Amino acid sequence: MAMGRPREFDADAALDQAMEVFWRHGYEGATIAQLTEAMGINPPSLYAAFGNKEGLLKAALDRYTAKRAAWMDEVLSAPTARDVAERMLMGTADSQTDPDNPPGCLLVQGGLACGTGSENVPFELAARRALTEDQLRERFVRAKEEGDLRPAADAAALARYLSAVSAGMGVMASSGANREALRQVANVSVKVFEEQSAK
Amino acid sequence: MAMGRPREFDADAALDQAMEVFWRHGYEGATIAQLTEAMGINPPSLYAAFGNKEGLLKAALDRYTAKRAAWMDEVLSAPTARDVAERMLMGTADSQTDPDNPPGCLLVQGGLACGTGSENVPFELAARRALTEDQLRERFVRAKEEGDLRPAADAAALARYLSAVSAGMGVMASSGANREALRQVANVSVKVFEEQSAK
DNA sequence: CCATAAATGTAGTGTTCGCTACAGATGTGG
DNA sequence: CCACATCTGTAGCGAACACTACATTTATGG
Repeated sequence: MAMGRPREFDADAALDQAMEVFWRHGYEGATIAQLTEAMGINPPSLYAAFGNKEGLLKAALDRYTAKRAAWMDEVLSAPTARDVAERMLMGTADSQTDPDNPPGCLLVQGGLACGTGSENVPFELAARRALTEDQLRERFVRAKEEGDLRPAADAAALARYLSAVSAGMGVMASSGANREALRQVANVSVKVFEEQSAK
Repeated sequence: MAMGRPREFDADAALDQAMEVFWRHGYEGATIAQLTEAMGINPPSLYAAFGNKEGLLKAALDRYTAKRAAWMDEVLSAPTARDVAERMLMGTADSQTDPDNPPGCLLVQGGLACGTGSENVPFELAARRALTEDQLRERFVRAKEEGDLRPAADAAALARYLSAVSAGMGVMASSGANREALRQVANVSVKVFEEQSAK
């Protein structure tokens, strides 16, 4: 059977542009007009490819997390829990103040509270934040097994703590905190892991 | 001269209702229709009293911080820096999961990234978060003078750290984290201050 | 008791929102 | 080369948005 006219735009390149608009303005603050202009396409192409505005957000979130996956592997491969925390928070400080991206974290400022009809946008972001927290928890469980973290350490609590600190850094970065300020927070936060290490 | 017809609604009670709508839906997610219904007034009364939507937000933020002032005094009056941190974070965990309020913190989920035309809403929230951080920093400077924190401690960094953790807890709470989870984070976070205390 | 001043309720305003109908263009399968 | 399936651009849909004109009501000052 016939296959139809092929798409003229690069979906991944368009998603990168959409991601940046959502990142800078949040889900509700981003308009279809801004998104289509940034993506270089017209509304019908957007809706044909992604369904609707929320579908576009999900696709952009997928791409956001996919791009971070390699970095996250790097983080988790650090030899000790303390080094995992340091890589995680220092990397977060740097990426959230990277001039090539909007400041902060898309998974935080994308939309913590939304209006009627967009209720699952916050859930969508939260679910993806939770994935990182899960990875950290599993890594800290392993650190206990390896005798790196002391037996009394609470892997889940430490993962939650790291997740909270990086989210908090995202809040600060979104309102203009510079890299030095975020690194200060990262340095202070890491100290917790020195106390939790087996001596 | 004549004084005009007096206002029929209680501005503070109306602000409490508006605050909750902004808290739950964010600045952009909250509609004038929702706000006026919650406040029990009609649009002209809202605009006569507060100017516009952003003016209403500012008034609601003023009331939000005013309500927290007494609690903040309580926090700052703790005898040591460690106790300040503990009261601050435990209180934050409790208030952000208080069933009488929407979950999380208005100063975080009110609007980290907004659309064109509302650019100063994030600044407005950030400025008020910074006030708390300033209070904490001054308190930690005092703690150093009192010999409670060791001389090498960085008061500004510790204040920023606490500010980041509480913002991060707000992010978690906004997506449904329960009180126990937040208290776990608070407990872990406080450990930093034990290391920073003069022995 | 009258003139003035301000708040109220009704009923809208113009604009922008997310989204789509439709016609034409561009490819594939037979 | 034709039938078909899908994408593209133009143009615009109904709905919801923040906000307001206006007549009315309710107070105060003289």
